[in-house]
Amino acid sequence: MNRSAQRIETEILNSYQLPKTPPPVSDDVVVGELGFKPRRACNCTKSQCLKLYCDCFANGEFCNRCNCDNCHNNLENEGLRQKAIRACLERNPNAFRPKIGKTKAGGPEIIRRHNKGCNCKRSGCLKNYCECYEAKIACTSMCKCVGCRNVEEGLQRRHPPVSSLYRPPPPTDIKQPCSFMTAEVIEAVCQCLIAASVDSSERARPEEEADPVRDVIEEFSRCLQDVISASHHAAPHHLSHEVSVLIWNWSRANRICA
DNA sequence: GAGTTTGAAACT
DNA sequence: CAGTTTCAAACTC
Repeated sequence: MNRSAQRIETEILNSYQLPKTPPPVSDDVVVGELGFKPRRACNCTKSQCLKLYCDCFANGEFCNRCNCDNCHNNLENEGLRQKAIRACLERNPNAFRPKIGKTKAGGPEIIRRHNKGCNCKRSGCLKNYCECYEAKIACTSMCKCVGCRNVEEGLQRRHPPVSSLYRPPPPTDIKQPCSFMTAEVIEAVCQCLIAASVDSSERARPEEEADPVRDVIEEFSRCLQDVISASHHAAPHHLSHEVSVLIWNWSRANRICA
C-alpha cells in the first residue's frame, strides 16, 4: 500500500472511533457490524427497503436484523439496490446528504439546522413527526410549516421526550455515514491530487506534452479505490452505500468530462 | 397490539 | 411545479 492509501485508511479508521460513553441500547435498536453505531431496525413492508421511506436505505446502510418484509437492501440484491440509488439521485442529487447541516449564522458558534426545512401542517412542529423537532433543532425560514411552535425559546424549555426508546444522539456524538469522508480524508485526497499535478509537469518527457488533467483524474481514481478498500476494512457494511453514491457521482463526472 | 395520524417521499 | 397517493414512523387508545 502506498503512503496516500495508508493515510486515507488511517484517517478513515480514526473517523470510526467509538464514542466515549456508549449509548444505551433498547430492544428495537440494532447494533452495527462492528458493535457500534447503533440504529433503529426498520419495519418496511412495501418499499423493499429501496426507497427513502426506509431509514436504513436513506442513511446509506444495508438492512441488518431489521423487521422488514421482502427486503432488497442487501448484498444479494446489489444490482437492484444500485438502480434504486441511481433513481433517488436522479430525483434529488442531495438525497443521501445529511438532512441536518451545520451553519455559522453570522457569529462564531456553529448552529445545526435542517437543510431543506419541514412542511408540517398539524403537529405544530412539536412532535417527532417533524424532522426539525426530531433532530432537536428549531424551525427556520427554510421551513414551510403552518402553526409552528418549534422556536428557539420553546426548544430550551422543552421537556425531555416521554418515549423511553433510545434516540441516537446528535451527529457530534456518533458518526453518520457521510461523516466517513472527514476533512482529513478529503485533505489527504486533495494533497494526492496536487502532488499528481506537480509530478505530471515534472515527469513529462520533452517529446510529449504534459497532461496534468488526465494524471489528476487517474490519481483521483486511485484515491477513490483506496477509500473504498479502506472503508471496507474499517466497516464492511456501513460504507458500501455511501461508496456507491461516490462512485455514481464519480462516473457521472467522468461522463461530463468526456 | 391495533388503529389513527402525520409528513416525507414518490408519483401523476 | 402543484396536487395526490404511498409509505413507514410516531402516536393514541
